[in-house]
Amino acid sequence: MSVRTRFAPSPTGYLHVGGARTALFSYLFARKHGGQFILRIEDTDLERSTAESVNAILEGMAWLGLEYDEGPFFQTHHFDRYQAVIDELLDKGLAYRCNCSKERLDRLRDRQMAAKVKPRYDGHCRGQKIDADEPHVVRFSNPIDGYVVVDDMIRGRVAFNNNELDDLIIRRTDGSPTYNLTVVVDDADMCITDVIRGDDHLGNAARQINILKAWGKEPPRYAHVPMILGNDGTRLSKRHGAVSVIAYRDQGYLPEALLNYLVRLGWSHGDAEIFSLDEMIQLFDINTVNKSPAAFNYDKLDWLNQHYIQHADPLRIARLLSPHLGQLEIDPTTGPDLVDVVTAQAARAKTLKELASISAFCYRDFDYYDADAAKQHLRPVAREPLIRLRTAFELMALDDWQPESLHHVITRIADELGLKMGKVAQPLRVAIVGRAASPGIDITLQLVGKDATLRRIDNALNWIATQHDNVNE
RNA sequence: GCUCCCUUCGUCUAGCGGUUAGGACGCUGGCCUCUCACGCCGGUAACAGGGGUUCGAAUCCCCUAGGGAGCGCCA
Repeated sequence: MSVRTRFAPSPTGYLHVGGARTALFSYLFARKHGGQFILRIEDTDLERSTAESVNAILEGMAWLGLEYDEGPFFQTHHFDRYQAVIDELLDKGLAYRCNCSKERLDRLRDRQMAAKVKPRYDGHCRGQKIDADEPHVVRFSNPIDGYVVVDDMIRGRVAFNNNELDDLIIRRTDGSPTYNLTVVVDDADMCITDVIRGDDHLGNAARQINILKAWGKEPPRYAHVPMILGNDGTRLSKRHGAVSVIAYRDQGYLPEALLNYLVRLGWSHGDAEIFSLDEMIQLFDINTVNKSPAAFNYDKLDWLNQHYIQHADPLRIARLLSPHLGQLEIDPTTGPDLVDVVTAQAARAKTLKELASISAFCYRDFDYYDADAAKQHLRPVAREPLIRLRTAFELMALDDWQPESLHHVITRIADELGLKMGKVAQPLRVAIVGRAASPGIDITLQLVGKDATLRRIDNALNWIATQHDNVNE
């Protein structure tokens, strides 16, 4: 039977990084084994499920490039099927009706807690004849002795004593089916061979195996992956920063960087750090995923993102960068070709957002000088070189406004003044960029263009004048 | 409280009875250099603790400690 995996999120929020990782693992496993990857939306909680969440999940999957072969399927479309299975279990005596009151259940629970035993349903209604017309829930008759073994691809063999598991509700009073039932039915109906999910479901695997066996179905293989922790070692949550994958996109992360980061959380292949999606498919092995939870580390994600920004096709980065410039109210058509900007700046930014920020000077005059840079480089001694540069630049033909000739002009003036390159280039850089950091000065000048260069040199000279005229320096 | 799971540098990890405990991020020293960044070279830093088993234990067993998950008419 060919491999079939699924990602089954509940649409009660965005796609978070933990979910994205289990989706990635499921995707890789299916692709590696020539199988199918299925997306199933578990929307049986009518109260909390929203269409917005469904869209957010779909958007996240699409952005990451985790293409599914089937779906999205919605569990709310399968209610008839669930009811039929519940009725079947009822008919075969594998499930029973229960009309225990909330009060009785609460009392039972309190008594069990007081007696220091695990709270669980006591099977009170087993074997009782409860009329289908009176309010009731349906419970699965869990085996009362023996044990269930979850033969997990990550955790190994984990045994649960059946007396730890109780008779779980599979149909609510309102007639709706519950999670463990719907999962079991869909996994069986969709011929899912391998269930890869968060390890908070390990206990559910035991329950689901029991239902599956009672129903006469072969349980799938399981792999329960450890959760992702925040940088402080506690469960990853909103207070740790972005948890929604779309938030990563909006902050300027590349999907391949996030994916690469996520696959290395709990898994490794020798000393390799960089994996393309194809390499992941080829090398990923669910059996070698670590059992222990991993902490999310933004520094490493940043490093990977910078790596990918630097090595990706500049044309693609340019397209992805455009909206980030838009965020800064910059229209990229008003300045140099974005591809040239990307080529010059790619190694200098950890995110597209940062790339946009450090490239804004190519498109518009900055509002103020970096204080330290101006203090160090825009001093009266810079007047002479700046004036000479301005004069030389003004004489240049537009066709000559190229890195090579610009470089010659700067070195010539440095020579004439008997100054080191840095004494000329740095004041110029601060004058036209506003900061002491930018690509090579010749490239920087080319990107900024002749008009803006002359204008900003004038501005810088004025600035020096206003700062220092009153001071006898 | 009960059940289950986890524990190697700050972080992600390699290791699967004999290693100077390796790599990566971060931090840091240097080189390159017109700045920043990239790149390159070097450094810092770990087997949670205690018992066993063994000639020998990060590796196997037990206990303790710490952490996590589950115990819903949520998924």
